Amino acid sequence: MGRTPSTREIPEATVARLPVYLRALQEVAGAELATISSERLAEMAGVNAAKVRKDLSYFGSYGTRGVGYDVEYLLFQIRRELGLTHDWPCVIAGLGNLGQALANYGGFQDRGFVVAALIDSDPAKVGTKVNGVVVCHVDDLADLVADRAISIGVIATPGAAAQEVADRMVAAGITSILNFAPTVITVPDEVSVRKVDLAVELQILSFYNERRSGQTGGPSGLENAG
Amino acid sequence: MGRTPSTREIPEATVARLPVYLRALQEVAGAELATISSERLAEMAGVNAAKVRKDLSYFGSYGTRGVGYDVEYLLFQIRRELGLTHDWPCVIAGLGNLGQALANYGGFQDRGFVVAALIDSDPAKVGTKVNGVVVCHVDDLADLVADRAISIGVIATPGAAAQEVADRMVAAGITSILNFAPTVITVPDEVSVRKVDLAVELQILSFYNERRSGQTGGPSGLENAG
DNA sequence: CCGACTTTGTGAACAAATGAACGAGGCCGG
DNA sequence: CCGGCCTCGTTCATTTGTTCACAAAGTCGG
Repeated sequence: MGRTPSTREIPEATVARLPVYLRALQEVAGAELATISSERLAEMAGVNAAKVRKDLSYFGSYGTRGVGYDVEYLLFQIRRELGLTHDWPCVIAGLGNLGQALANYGGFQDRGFVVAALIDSDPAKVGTKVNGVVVCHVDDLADLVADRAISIGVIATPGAAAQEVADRMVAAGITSILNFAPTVITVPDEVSVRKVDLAVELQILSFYNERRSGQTGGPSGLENAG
Repeated sequence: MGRTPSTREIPEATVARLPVYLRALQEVAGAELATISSERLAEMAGVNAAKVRKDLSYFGSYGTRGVGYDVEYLLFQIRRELGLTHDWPCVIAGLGNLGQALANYGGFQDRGFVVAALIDSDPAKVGTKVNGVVVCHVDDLADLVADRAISIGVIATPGAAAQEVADRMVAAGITSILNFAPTVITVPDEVSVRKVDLAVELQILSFYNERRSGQTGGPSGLENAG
């Protein structure tokens, strides 16, 4: 058991919002006053103020009544809670369009996620470099993961290959997977998976769009659904 | 009011799952039997069977008891429900790493989302072609949207530019926005926004990862959280 | 035509998440 | 030191979403 007060169960919905608060706080850090109210933070994060207060209360974070939250302290708390006090080495599998874009994307490194390895099954790609990192063959996955203490895997392969890559990642000891392939992958319970599917997002938008044009006069759609 | 039985309010959570069902159905279409059970569909979509049945029941879709759902008919229903009976022209704003990858990504066109226009604010990029489409200046946005009947905008700019681009899109008449920029954007109520943030996803994974390693013996994380 | 077997559709219990409301606790001006 | 003011932390009612469990409705073999 950790020594932190954070052992209390934190709701999934709250966890998903912490990164958003984090970003907002980073934006005001230094520049503005040293404290921020739940109201202001809520506005920046695009949520309700009561929600912010409740979310933050889960890990016993002290704001000061009448004043607000100390920005620096809150930043520290959220970072600690999210496990961002150290870097996370990641491996990206599949260096097609998307994989390469991800490998080149600065926003990763910025936020403590280091591209520690790249893998692909195409021999033509193996040995080339992307953003300074050598592409290895998928067979070397296990070694790479062990050597470089990688715990996060990003799947950017075509759908057909996703499950196999996921299996290999799990076998290699990876515990968290971010899946961009347009397929549902199955993993053991103790592995976390999150899925990002561009086409799905567009189709959801399409639904509300269609509704709008269909029902004359009845607007309203959805708000920032993350 | 439409003539379909689908005017009943469909829960947001259900809408978000329809594209997943759609994909699963496309996979079995033709190849296997002409019908599919809720159980099988649930397995493919990575959800609970009861959920599938309830979801499908919202738009009065007829399965046949004792048999299952007719794959082709269900495909048609879901497509219609999602407004995928016609193509949707989209505009992508911001042709950095991610924007270019998106423009080149086949999975879009495949599913009825046509990249009808590309825009950027960098004069050096204007006039070049990406995947056969000419990059235009952001000032031409309004004209492009009007000319090409664009209703979906994709923001792939740096965070700092996102809000302004969103404002311009809204002004130009776009009603749905997919936001990849790491910023919360504010739009009028009648515009739908969905946000995809890679760093946020990784940070969520990081949270559960940290938890796992922190609490010896207490595994469990989250399942395919969409 | 009947009875066994499947699988849907849905009512109801349960769980999670939200948002409003308000008391408690702390600052500040006088 | 005190009263007014601000903002957090928490409680509660409501809404939304999930899951179970079972009757209804259909198929199929004989």
